[in-house]
Amino acid sequence: MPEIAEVETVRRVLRDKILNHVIKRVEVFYDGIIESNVDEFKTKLVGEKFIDIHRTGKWLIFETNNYYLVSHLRMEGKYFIKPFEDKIEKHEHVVFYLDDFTLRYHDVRKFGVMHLLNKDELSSYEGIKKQGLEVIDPNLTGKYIYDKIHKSNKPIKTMLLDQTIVSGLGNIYVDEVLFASKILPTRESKDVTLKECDCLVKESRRIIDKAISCGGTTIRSYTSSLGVTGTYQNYLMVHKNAGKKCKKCDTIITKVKVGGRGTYYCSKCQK
DNA sequence: GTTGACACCTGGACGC
DNA sequence: TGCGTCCAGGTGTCAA
Repeated sequence: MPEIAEVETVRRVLRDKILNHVIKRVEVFYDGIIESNVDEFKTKLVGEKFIDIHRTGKWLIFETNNYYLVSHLRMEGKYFIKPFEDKIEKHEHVVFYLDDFTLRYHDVRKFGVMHLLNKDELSSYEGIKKQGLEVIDPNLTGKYIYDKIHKSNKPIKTMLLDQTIVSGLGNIYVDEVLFASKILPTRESKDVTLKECDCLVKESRRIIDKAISCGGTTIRSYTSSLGVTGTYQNYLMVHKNAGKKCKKCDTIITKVKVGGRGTYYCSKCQK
């Protein structure tokens, strides 16, 4: 699924391709993707030029002359650049016709969302307003995480997936960060020490930096888009490795459900 | 206030 | 081969 590394990769690639291009027409084939009024969404964007693309957490923010178009890829959302003449594929739900090519939003499971905001509405948009500090934010510290979690009985994995605490981590990287930090994903958050929170921050930064430099992770549920295929899956230590030997100690990797999420860990390396 | 269950949605894997 | 069932998971909502 797209996590921060995948979203950042999409942002960088899209930025090179669509900046300074003007929207001539917008077609929406599945209204559920658009949180705003669909007719307004289609008409307001005509004539707008993409002037920048930002990212906060897992949100992509397309900036045009007069609006912000915020887009969350959720589970399987992707963007493709295609020529006008290419036929609309089954799962392409929103198509932006630019001056000399099309930008298409593709989403098999239709979980993704888009919202068109006036320039002064971005900071008050609920999805973005409640985001916690980004996992790669230099202001993120172990103390910040510790203060947020140390009274909770919830498993530490559940807390790290909570975007209002730390934004950007998803199921894959949380498993990897917890492995690198030697913390069991099922441990109650109140039992995680300040020192371990420092370690979580350090390992999160290391893993996300590496994942971004690899272009993200490409697994079954998140395949390539925009001609970019991430390679971080080659570095995964536990995620999707159930039944295989731990690369550090040869113990068989265990899979359980934590907060309804498939969770992978090494029972010897993680305590 | 906290926690867990469920809905959204579709394709792939798996068992029979 | 074909069918039915389960699983995948980010996020919002609702009930306990």
